[in-house]
Amino acid sequence: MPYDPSAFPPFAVTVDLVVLTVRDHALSALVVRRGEPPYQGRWALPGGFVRADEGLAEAAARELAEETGLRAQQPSGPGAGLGAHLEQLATYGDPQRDPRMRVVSVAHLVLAPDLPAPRAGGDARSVRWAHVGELLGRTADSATSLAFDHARILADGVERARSKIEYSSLATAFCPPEFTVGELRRVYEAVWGVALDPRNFHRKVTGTPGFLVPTGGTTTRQGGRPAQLFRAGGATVLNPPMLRPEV
Amino acid sequence: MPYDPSAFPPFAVTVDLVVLTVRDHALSALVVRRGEPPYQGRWALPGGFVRADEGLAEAAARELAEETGLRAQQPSGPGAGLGAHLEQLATYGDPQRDPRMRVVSVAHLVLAPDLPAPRAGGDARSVRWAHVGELLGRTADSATSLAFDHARILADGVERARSKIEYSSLATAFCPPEFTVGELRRVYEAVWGVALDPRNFHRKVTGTPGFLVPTGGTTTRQGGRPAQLFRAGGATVLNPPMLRPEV
DNA sequence: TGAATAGTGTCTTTAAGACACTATGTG
DNA sequence: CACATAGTGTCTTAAAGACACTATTCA
Repeated sequence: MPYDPSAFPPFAVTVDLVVLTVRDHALSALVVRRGEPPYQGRWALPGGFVRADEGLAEAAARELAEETGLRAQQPSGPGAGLGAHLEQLATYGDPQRDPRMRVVSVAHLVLAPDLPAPRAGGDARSVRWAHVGELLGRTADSATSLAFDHARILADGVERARSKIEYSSLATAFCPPEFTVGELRRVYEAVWGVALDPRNFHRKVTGTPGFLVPTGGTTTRQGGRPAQLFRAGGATVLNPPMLRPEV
Repeated sequence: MPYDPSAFPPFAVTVDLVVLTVRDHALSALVVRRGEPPYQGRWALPGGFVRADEGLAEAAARELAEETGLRAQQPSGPGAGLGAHLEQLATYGDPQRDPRMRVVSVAHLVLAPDLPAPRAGGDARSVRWAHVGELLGRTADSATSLAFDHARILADGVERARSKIEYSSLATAFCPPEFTVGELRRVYEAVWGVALDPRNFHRKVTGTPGFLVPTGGTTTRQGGRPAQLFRAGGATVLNPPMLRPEV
């Protein structure tokens, strides 16, 4: 088959977003309610068409800003500052995944600190945080199960987040700029759904060079003895990794 | 923005393949010579358009068969048997990545045992194995540097393979159906570009339950004392992982 | 005072790193 | 024979698991 650019089947290309955060001790994802068919009234992942002149990560960052006001912090992006972690997740292109036409969706994963209530976009769709446990529960009732193949995409995003905080410092992306060791531990516990030993966890994270940098401040917002505040250090890779306990 | 399926910019969607194998102690990739502009005469990754009615993995498996005759062995595919490991790698969609039009390419990673000489496809393009070290070398001369953004895609695929053999049993995908511990060790050494202690390696792989299953046979094809033959066991995850030595 | 969280230290256990040594084939 | 590769064992070291114990706040 010669490479003939004039004879290709046209596809629609979209980005879908798995936006994760930790709210009240549970891993949660951002979902929007669909206002029109198909799957009208069902919850779905935020997303939209990639424009003709923008890159994939660019489209994902734009959609993220439209839905949440968050500024994406791409690994290599120049705009350093506050914002959420954004990375490509995977691409979904089953011919039947959208009943209307052939759509290939490039899913992206966003890890964000706990935010104020999500703001509805300009199109006034309703938006909310939902615990991933509910969204991925076995009961496939239409009140909670996601539209299209979004349950699969969400599951892949959750699994990516769970495995990536093992060997990277990405768990800090779920934390505010300054946080305590205990707050970071509660992130791991929420994402993995396990309880961790506070003492061994403290030894591990404070003993890993470049992971945490003390800011000098303390806080008592968790109650109990005042805890040191840290910010994320320069290290991105955790070696040896944080071990996820067996279930 | 309402979700209007009639107003989307059309994209071409392709699959590109990073096909890796270990040949004469070096990690090698399959490349094809381009017969037409742009980048005429340059080497590129194999790939092609996704058809209107096929899925992404399906398209990748079809292209792989066309280029090499290999049957893909997808993680969840029903067609168990001999074949190469196939998984999605990442998607590349920079607006400028193809000078002719807007192309989004879903790259796939294939890990294959050392094969007989690749067969040219029906279109008689020339095909060869090249050491990834040469393809990714710093010298950007057009004799070796790849067309389009394929050097970046190849680098991402190599990095995926290097990290994935740490915590999975995927290194066996580079081996024939029956292999020795020494042959498996040479796979790790070629992919990582390091030397491993044969004795500690032997202890590690034979001590990991489900990684290797002895077949009872022995071989002397590597010279020296006859070595036991193994095949890949059912385990897919290595816990604890195989540790990649620091450089 | 009691409850909660923060932080340090100690002992045990797992598994990797660095070897010595033996086994069994080929030229 | 020399030499190559295969395979086992031993000692040391790094780091996780399982705790005990102290520190500092608030109600």
